[in-house]
Amino acid sequence: MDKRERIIRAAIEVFREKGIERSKVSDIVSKAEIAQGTFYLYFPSKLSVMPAIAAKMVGQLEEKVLQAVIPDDSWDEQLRQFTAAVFEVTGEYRDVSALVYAGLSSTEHVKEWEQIYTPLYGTVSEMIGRWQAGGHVRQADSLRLARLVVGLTESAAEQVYLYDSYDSGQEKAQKEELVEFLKHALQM
Amino acid sequence: MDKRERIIRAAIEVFREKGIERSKVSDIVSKAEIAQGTFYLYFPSKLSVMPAIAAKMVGQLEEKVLQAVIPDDSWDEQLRQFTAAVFEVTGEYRDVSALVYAGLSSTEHVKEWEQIYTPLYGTVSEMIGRWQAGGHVRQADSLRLARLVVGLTESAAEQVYLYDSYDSGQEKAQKEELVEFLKHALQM
Amino acid sequence: MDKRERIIRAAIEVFREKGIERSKVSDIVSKAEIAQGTFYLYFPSKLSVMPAIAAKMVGQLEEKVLQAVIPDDSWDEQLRQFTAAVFEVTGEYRDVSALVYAGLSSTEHVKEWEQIYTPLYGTVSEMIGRWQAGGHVRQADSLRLARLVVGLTESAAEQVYLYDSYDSGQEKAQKEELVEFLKHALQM
Amino acid sequence: MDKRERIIRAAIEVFREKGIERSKVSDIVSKAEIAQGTFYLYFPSKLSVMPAIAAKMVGQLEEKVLQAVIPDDSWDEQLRQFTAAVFEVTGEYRDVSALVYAGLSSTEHVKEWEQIYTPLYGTVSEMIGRWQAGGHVRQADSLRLARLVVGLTESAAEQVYLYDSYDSGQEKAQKEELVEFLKHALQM
DNA sequence: AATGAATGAGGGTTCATTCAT
DNA sequence: TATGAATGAACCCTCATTCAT
Repeated sequence: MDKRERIIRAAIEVFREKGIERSKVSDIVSKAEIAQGTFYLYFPSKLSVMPAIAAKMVGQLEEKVLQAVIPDDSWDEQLRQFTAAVFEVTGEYRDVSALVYAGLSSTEHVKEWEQIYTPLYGTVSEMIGRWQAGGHVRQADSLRLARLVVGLTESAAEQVYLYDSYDSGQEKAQKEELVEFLKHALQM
Repeated sequence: MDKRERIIRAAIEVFREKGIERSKVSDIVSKAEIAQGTFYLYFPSKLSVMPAIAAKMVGQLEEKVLQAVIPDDSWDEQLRQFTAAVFEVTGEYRDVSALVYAGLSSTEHVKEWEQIYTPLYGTVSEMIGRWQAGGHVRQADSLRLARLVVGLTESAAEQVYLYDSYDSGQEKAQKEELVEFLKHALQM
Repeated sequence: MDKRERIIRAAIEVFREKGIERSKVSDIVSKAEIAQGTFYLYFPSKLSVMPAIAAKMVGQLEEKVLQAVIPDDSWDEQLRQFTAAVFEVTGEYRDVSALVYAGLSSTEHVKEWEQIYTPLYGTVSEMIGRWQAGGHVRQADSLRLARLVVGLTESAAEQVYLYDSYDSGQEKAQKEELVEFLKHALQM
Repeated sequence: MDKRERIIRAAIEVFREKGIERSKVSDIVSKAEIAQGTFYLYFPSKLSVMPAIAAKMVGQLEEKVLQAVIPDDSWDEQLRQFTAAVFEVTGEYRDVSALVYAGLSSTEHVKEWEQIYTPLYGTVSEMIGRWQAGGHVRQADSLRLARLVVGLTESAAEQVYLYDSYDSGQEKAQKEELVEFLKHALQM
């Protein structure tokens, strides 16, 4: 496999295991099975892997959403599919995302964050556009709605995965509540 | 003033100025005007200030919400007051919150996060309960709604403050959109 | 009990448990059940307890020797009594003595070492003098002999207690060998 | 030269100059002309140089003894050669040895001590074996005798070098006394 | 491109000592 | 005499980065 990719995957694993401050480049390279110096052929510094990780995360989220949401299904079914997809990917990356964000913010890469999210917002915005065209969703700037929907759903997912006290029953209920919340928030 | 409090305040300022990784304990203590060693009489390590900061942030958020929301006003006015309060505090702490969250997650303090947020959720939950009692908000578990409302609002606020490209017009529009979104999401 | 004495005893215990570098004044005071500052009412610095410990050790050794050696017994019996006494006290302090010596040497207190040992050498020297008078021990400077005898015996004792591989059979054999060695070394 | 060796030599010099507690790793590396971090590529901690120093010391002692003692000379001449060798090396390392020993004992390396001394005991034991074969030394376990002889001689040497009050006349007398002591102790 | 030994600045933490009570 | 909170200098060790091979 391509070494750059190996580094990113290893970095994700290591950040997940140890958090950012405790993660060493040496951990990453040994997990990636490359030499210490090789890291610097692909990334100029430790923190510069962050944007790459973030992009990977959001990219995967977008991909998942595109796969999961079936345009021919009913719009509230699509809502369900969408939230399920976000929950799944957020669950997978739950512990890394804050680290990555913090990593970005501590290195003046913050502005890249918006740029990284832009395609996802676009995708969701289009989805909402279709629902509006179908007469299910009220007229409003679909990009603004997309941002609110994504933020809300991610936040709900994080809450579920953050707190130990959740059980799968809770998770299901929380998801249902979210779908209901979204349906009301969006519908005409 | 109580030394512990001095440390927390200084830490917030320093983290805000430099980010976590670049903040030295020596910066914190000099801003707090105490000796290097004194820090360790109150906190066992640099990162262990994090939960204290988080608690302070959320505490302030709750306080602001309680001040801002006037129960006798109309419910959508209250919604507006609520979002404005969250935007204000989030704006104030925008750059620290992700750091703090990341700091918490990297130090096995994650579980404290829920505990820190619990009182705020309680407050918002009661607020929603009043709205339900007034017949404005649909019947649903008010604690669940509170979590969604808080998550959504914080996320919206972060988005506004995160992206450089916002101007005050944008900010106003985004807030309006959020209130509208919330109104639909909650009403009967 | 007198606080100075409490400090010395606590210091011995702590040095024994942790070695000098890892022993903190705070360990000593908490073991002595006095306050941090009280230590400095009795000793000007951490290392200045060293000479006191050394004096205590050697004093105990001398006392033990005086108790154990019965002048009316046969001279080789006395030799046996003497070595047994040294083995006993050395065993008790085995791990501290080197520490104490090193502690002394790192603080320009080395010269006190000789002074601390002087009374013991005197005692042993007198003992040897009696044996010489009794015609059992060859004529030679009894102080020189005393030094050699004490050094040899302590060294033998340390070897026995230092090495894990010793068993009580070995210990007995080693003692016997030592007595034999001494008998030959001293006798006419 | 090999870096590990450079570190050991530098450490000896520094410990000698300052004692263990006052010796900084930074002193050692600057004397060794390597970088601070390089130290830790060869030794896991400051104290872990101790066993290496001890081994070097004892190794040199053994080498010196082998050089000095000429098997064809008379056995009491050999005794004299042996003690002279021990005095010389002990004199050279006089101020380090206690430090090293204390350093060893404070770091759970004590067991290495026996192992470090083993080859020297072997060498001396063989030497004594030859004397026994030549009919000069009484029959007794030669390894036990070796330990006693080494311990006695080192102790005598330390006493000579420890006490400021010695002059070269004293030293000579002390050595003579020791040889006499040993001759009696060993002979048939 | 790949290596990994070497670098050295940097900072978290410790702990002997002080001093106001 | 006794206390123990406060001090701050000191230092070990880490680890991102470099560079000769």
